Amino acid sequence: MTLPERPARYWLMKSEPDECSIDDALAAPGATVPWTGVRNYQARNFMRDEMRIGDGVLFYHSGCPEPGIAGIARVASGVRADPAQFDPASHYYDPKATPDKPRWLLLDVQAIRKTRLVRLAELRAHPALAEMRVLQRGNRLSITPVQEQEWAAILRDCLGGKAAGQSN
DNA sequence: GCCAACGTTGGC
DNA sequence: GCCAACGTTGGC
Repeated sequence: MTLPERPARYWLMKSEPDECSIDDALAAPGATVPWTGVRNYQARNFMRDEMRIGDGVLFYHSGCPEPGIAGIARVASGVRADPAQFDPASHYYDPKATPDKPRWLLLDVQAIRKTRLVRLAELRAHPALAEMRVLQRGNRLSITPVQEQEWAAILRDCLGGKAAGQSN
């Protein structure tokens, strides 16, 4: 018996390009990277409870001179423990986490293609994106849901309407 | 470097 | 459970 089907959902995932840029992801084996370092419960819960293999991902560069959407990707695995939480040398070490009781999870993200940089100002100026979660005041979540119509508007109006989000 | 905004921690 | 203090995020 397989998991129940559901329509694909869409997400925006922030990455600091100094740590993992869209180019880094595309250069990885299988263009796939483990999304390490999520240390926020709400974002973790999205990965654990709502994200499914095949969901579309807007690959967003943050904490850099030109923040914005830099590529398209897809969710490529379910969750597992993020090994960085157990590594005292890691920036993402969490002394309260143990292999028996991991706190933090990751999943694999597969880059599909690099896009032109769709800058934050451009996203903010688009009427169809007025309610986009990542653009809301004070938002700091590194993973946010994207509505289907927002995804469609970005692909159509910002990325030239080429098909994306499918690996075949 | 600044600062707004939010999440987490921990004393009570 | 409250809430002040502190830490982090992330754009600018």
